[in-house]
Amino acid sequence: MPTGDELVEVLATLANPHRLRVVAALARERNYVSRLARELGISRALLQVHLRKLQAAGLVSAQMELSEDGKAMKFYEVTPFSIQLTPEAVAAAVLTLTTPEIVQRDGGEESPI
Amino acid sequence: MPTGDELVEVLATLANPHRLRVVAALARERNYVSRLARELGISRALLQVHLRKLQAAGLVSAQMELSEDGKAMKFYEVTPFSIQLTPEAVAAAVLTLTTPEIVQRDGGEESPI
DNA sequence: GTTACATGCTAACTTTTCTTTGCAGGGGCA
DNA sequence: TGCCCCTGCAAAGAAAAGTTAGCATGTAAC
Repeated sequence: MPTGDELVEVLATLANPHRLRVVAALARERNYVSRLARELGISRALLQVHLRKLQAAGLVSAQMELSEDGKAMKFYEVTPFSIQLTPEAVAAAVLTLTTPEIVQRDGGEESPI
Repeated sequence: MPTGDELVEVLATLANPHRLRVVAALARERNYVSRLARELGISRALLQVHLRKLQAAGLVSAQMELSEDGKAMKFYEVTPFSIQLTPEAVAAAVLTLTTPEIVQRDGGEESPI
């Protein structure tokens, strides 16, 4: 189970139509950047940004490979993941959130600025 | 199961520490706005914005109630939800995504602007 | 050499989201 | 009446995210 911060990152990463489509496409088959961009109908630059974010969240992985004709190609594939979203799971994740401002309360006093 | 757009909305809504805490707090007990704001250590105005977003995503519900001393209080509570996040689920959700750009047109009406 | 296809990066702009600040009304109670 | 607690909303500024455009590199083929 992911920590609170990791959960936020994963959710933020998946909360985007482009990245959702990337995950869906890579779930069907691994692919390299240029081809994936053509299939999705978006620019390569844009796709690369989204791929970087997906990789940062641990949702996809990449490896460089050389094609038969010697071209360097970067193949991406999905990292298997399974996250159950329920109010209880959220409550559990919140406990591991690193938040500069709020801590546990029980005294009922007001919070300092 | 939510549509692709609904999934994006739910994920975007939950991808925020404040809202995650709100869900966690309401999962423990229903609460009214002012008290919840005090417990979370955030301003009422900020909390209201997040509550509105949570409600728009269908994650919480609200009902106005009158306290014993006649004050109007808005109680919020979590809507039970359960979303399984896997590459396959994402692939399924993508099929129902409405995309402004890839929309199929047949030349019936003209588009404004 | 030129064309085609692969990679990468970043600066700059646009858009969206987040947060604060300020104002509004209503009720209870000393 | 003045004070405290409850609600609500919107403008405006600050911060983050999304997107485009441009340039640079390398290999293969004509």
